[in-house]
Amino acid sequence: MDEGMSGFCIRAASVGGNSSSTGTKCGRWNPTAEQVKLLTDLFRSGLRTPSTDQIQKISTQLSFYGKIESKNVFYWFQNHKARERQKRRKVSFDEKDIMIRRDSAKISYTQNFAEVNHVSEPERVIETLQLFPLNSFGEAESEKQKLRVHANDQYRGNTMFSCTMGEQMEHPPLDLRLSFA
Amino acid sequence: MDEGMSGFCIRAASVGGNSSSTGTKCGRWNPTAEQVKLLTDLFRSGLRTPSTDQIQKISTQLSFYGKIESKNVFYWFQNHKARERQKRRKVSFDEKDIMIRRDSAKISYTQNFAEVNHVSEPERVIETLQLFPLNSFGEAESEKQKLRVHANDQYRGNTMFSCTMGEQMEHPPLDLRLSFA
DNA sequence: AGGTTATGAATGAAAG
DNA sequence: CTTTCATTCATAACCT
Repeated sequence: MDEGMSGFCIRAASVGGNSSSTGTKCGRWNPTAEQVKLLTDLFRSGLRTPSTDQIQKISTQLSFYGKIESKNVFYWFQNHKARERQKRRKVSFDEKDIMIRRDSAKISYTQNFAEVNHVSEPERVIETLQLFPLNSFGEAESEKQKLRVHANDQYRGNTMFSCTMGEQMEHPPLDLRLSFA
Repeated sequence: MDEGMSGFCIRAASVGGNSSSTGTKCGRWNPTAEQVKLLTDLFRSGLRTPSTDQIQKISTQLSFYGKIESKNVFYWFQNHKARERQKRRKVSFDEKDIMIRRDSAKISYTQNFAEVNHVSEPERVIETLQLFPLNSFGEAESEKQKLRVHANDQYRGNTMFSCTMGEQMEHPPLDLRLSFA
């Protein structure tokens, strides 16, 4: 019934007067060239997952160039690292694919040429890339129910949470009654 | 899934057919709006670490709205809890940053101010749980153990990253020295 | 303008 | 519990 909105955003308003660099419209962080350069340099220096303290310091420094929050720094590294990895993975995938097609008899998936990463960065962090197992495919049903949720139920009290969905009562209310000794 | 940081988005999911936006074939759980609402309500009510029994009940209830497994519920609470905390942490950092920024005219963020770490006590939200009939929330116990000081913030390593901007040196170089005991 | 790309943000899943 | 990884969503910036 309320399918109308596919995705809307609420912004923390009062962002007027931003103009960090080129008169951005607020909404989401848009790094300046200087900020990107600094972040990239740090990344190239080997920084991958800065600690909270480091994020804080970086954020503080970058705030000199424009509005920025520590979460932006956090996300930036997260994304940059992930995307580099992703890129590399794709490349190696292609190469392996080709190789497999080449000699489709021996199947020696050695990626001795793994350093063929022309990923626009002579970085120095070794990212071990994995070979994908070719034997376990139809595994969709197995449902590896590990669920180590019962890590610490000890005194798990007799709490009762209940919750209803308000308007649309198309189902019984959710009652979570726990039995107690 | 609300409380965006600077701008958050709410994605509406289909009530009847799930398959929100991109993929019905996705390998990972994609909660519907109703499922999220229920989970959020429970969270808001103070539920943090549901027991196995609770997880089971919640999962069963939520399955009314779409495919779901127990582990999804488990993970949801784990993630939601962790991220609320993480977010709070980052925000407080930013606020601190702003305060410092205001106070100092020239600002030379040496890593000294990192010691200003009595960031109040942002944790622990619920105290309104008491309006529930029973007071021995399994969670209340867990919360108590959280009173311990965040002693494990970052002992990641004593690496030192530094970076300068090259041409325009209008700011102190960025030195990220981690405090070593 | 409308499609495409780059990337900020979010989050499910899992590892540690 | 904390931290990291992967995948996806959303949108500013960029084409054509």
